[in-house]
Amino acid sequence: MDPHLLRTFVTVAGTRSFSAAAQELGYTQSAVSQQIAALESDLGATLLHRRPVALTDAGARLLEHAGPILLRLSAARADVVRLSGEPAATVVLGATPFAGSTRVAAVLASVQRAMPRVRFTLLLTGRDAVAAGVATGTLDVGLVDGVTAPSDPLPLPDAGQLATSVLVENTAVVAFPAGHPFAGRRSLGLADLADATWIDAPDVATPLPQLRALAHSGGFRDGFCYPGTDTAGLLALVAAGAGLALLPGPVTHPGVVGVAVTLPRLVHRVELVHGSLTPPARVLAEAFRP
Amino acid sequence: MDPHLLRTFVTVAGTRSFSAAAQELGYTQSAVSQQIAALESDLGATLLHRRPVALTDAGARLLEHAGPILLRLSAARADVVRLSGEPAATVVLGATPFAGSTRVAAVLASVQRAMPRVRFTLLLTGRDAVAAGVATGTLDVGLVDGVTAPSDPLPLPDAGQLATSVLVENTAVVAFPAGHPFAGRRSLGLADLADATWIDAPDVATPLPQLRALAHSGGFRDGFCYPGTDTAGLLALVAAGAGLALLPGPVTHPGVVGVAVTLPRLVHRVELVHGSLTPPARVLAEAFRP
DNA sequence: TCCACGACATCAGTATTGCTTATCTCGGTA
DNA sequence: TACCGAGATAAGCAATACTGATGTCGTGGA
Repeated sequence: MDPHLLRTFVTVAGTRSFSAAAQELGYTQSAVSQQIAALESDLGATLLHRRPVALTDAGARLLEHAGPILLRLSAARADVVRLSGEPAATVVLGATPFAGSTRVAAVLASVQRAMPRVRFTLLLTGRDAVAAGVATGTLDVGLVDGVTAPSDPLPLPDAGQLATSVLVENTAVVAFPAGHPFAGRRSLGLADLADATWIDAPDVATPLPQLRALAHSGGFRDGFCYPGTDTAGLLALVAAGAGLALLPGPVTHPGVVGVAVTLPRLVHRVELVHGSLTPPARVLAEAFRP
Repeated sequence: MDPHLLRTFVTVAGTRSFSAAAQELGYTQSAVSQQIAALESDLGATLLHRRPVALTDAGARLLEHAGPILLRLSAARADVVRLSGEPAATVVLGATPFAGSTRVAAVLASVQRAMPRVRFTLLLTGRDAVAAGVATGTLDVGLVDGVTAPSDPLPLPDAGQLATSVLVENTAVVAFPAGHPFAGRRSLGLADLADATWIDAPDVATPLPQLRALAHSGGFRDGFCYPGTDTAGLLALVAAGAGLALLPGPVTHPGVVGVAVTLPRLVHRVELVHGSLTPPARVLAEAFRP
């Protein structure tokens, strides 16, 4: 199971086309066809239905493994390369939107002042992209925020070998439009809201599948998908009544009211995540710790 | 980073010899030398010192990644092959020694009676071997036991995609030789025993590194290494005063007394672990659930 | 119903890769 | 200093994995 074959398999599955995958990867269509055939004969199973291209059960199963494997492979490469490269004069900090708040800016500014020769960059993206970036070395340090049970770590994509430490914990709140029947409450249980409409904003708010897991129940249907990473945009949607969202408190946005979740006990947390640190990246990471 | 190269790298690191690794893998020494050279030039780093062969820092880092990657790779293969293979007429159950207790035998016997055409096998080994076996398809179903905090799952090697479910929880006890000053107590805290001598029996009792993590402290020096998987043998060592061990209660062995651990709160737990199940394996798995 | 077109499969040819055998080089040791 | 063991290097050859051309199948339009 050559990683090359795995990569073209993932691409074909993603584009649902051999030709498109070939173009994307810089191969001929013929090569892609042969690679998939090789994979299938190696595993002794049909991975894709043809015309139209669709995953078989076996293919779907393989796809679940392929992503993490490829991620880890490049994490390994990045990890080794980082060790042997010359000390970088640049540090890239990746953060999820709510994690990249005022304190981040203050810390970055002070560290920048302490090390004027180093070039710092702040990149705001989704949770998974931060974790993957840290694993593959695109990012030196990551800040990820999310909602979980007090004793659990934040769920991150499996890239292995990532050190995490808790930076901030505060209350998790559900964001309601002002005037919503629940908006006046002081606290609430998640299960009461299983029938409500939620905004599916996996990169800013709590992803819906995780929400269901936290509440130990189904429901939580999504009325609106928000793939962006802008917090104000999400809150505007909430204010407009497009749906609810589980967020870090306190919420300060006109027309939006945050109500703390008390059942189950939940916290919003910001975690610092990194692999092996270059010296300037280490300074930055230390600066974040209390 | 071809998995083949990774595999020979792991073998070379393990044997600390190019020639021995070549023999073990069925290559010539020349091939191994070229493979390592290819890996090093690909990553742009020296992975091994030569004469004598030893890991560089970069090599050590790569080695940490290589194991999990190779494991996941074969887990992926096994997972796909299992889906497309014909229904097997054989089920292999792997279990750690304390997990494979009386109830296991009873369940196996009754399932065997229900499906006389199917050939069942019970294999007792270490924790990691059970998890790896289930991931790679050598085992259909695994039973793993161990000690953790009540809210945490048992720590298993990262093979991804393994479903686990809790079967039994009971108290965790420290096994003392009769006459030990602590042997008369009704309960105790782990930290009190950080200075005691422990038996390092990673496949039967709680591994020492995990013990340190549970107690949030150092210490726990090992007086004796017990790599076997026989429970009676371990208890005999405890009775002889070779050291202590953290085990599932209750302990019934002449000369050994078990005292429950109450600080931190710990439980001994047996977990069922499996990948995708063949029909007869599913029946077996269901039979274990309460 | 038939044809044309789009999309994947197959085939032949070739460049590359990755092995083996043979030989060389280096470091430790008597 | 000479030898021996162990890894590096070189040349040759077989297997692999591309490209380009052609074949086959399903679909949509006339």
